[in-house]
Amino acid sequence: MTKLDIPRKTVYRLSLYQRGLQWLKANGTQTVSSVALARAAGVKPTQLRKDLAYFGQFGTRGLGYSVESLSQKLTEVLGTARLQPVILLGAGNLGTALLGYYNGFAKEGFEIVAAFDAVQGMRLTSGRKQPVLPVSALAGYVREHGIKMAILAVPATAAQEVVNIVVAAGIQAILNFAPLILQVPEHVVVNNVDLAIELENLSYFIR
Amino acid sequence: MTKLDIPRKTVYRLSLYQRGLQWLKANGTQTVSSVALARAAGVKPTQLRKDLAYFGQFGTRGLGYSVESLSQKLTEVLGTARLQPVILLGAGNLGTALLGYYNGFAKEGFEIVAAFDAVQGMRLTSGRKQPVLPVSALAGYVREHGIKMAILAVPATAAQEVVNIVVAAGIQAILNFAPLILQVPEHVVVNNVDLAIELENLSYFIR
DNA sequence: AATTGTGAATTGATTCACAGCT
DNA sequence: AGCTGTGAATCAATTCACAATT
Repeated sequence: MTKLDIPRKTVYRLSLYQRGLQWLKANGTQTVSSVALARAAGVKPTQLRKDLAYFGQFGTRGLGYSVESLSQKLTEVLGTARLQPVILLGAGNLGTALLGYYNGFAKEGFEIVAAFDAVQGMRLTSGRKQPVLPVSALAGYVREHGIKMAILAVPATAAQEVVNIVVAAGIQAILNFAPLILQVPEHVVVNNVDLAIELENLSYFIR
Repeated sequence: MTKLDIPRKTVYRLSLYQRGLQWLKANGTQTVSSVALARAAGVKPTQLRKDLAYFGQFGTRGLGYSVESLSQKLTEVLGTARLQPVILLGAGNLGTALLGYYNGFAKEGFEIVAAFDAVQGMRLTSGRKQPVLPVSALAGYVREHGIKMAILAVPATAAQEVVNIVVAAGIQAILNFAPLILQVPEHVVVNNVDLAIELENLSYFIR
């Protein structure tokens, strides 16, 4: 079974399970059933079991799952065992906000190590630990530090251009906040977070 | 065909098509084919046509779709014809950021009319047009102004409690940024935006 | 000639039902 | 007795293939 045979939705739910497990661990719970953990993740128990089955057998029949060892296994599968350096592209309104937000994420396995912006030394310079560098330094930085992940928070008009630069420099995954569909090569993964569309989508459901 | 027979994913893509159409309209383009519009939305042309087929026939064979009239139709279907008042729950780090971000959204059909926080008069008071009200005023405000949509940006520990209040007061749709699965009645729609999980998910795909 | 609209075929995801362990 | 693991069945979404229309 290769990584590509595993449904993206399954991988996504793994993170939900992981969160449930963290919560249980903090509570001192040792063991959890698929029913209980599935409820915390908002899915059906059979789905949770099927999801885990892609990666192996982690439970004990009649008993459930060990919170500690399942969460360890998920960490391994998800690749969050080591702290992952991430760069922030765009230090405007949204970018600044995200920086503040993600600064609390070291415990989740990610650290924003630098920000880049067309305008150097933006708002966020003061009181932040990350430097705000010019776009001209982007390709070099990514290559030199072997950065694999980027958060994209530039205006839609600049997005594709910036993406081309980081992709050429070796970026493998992009969390995209810009409201457009990015064109990237096969081997680059993009997750889109589109706040305007989420709101618009909700408005369909209110009568 | 009732609203519930239409796949959520289809509704979601409608917003992507709408965005493509806006872009074409701004460019002065009159007509667009399913191939071209689908590319802008990052989907296959047949999917776009199937999606539209849920709502009717809007194209002209041999020619394509009228940019103007299709976008008008989507506005109608999505329910974004009128400006929709939205409340922001939580005026902390992320909440403040979202407020700044969504302030640019009046053109998209949404307006944040008030923010609520446990701590009154938070950071964002100065320079913002929206009042920051205490949670005690929440239920009354929602009922009085007939608010239907809320953006939830409070800590996970407070989230369910706040949701219970707004749901009881009549809220119908929630854009949830808090990292947990909310328990809500059938008739309330929740869209989750989980930034930590999006990053974690990406880390699975980098080798 | 070009392009939509759509039934049929396919692919993918979820849920069921129960065998297999502890 | 309780709960996982999983093949089979079901349900849902996507894509194909082509007839219909301008």
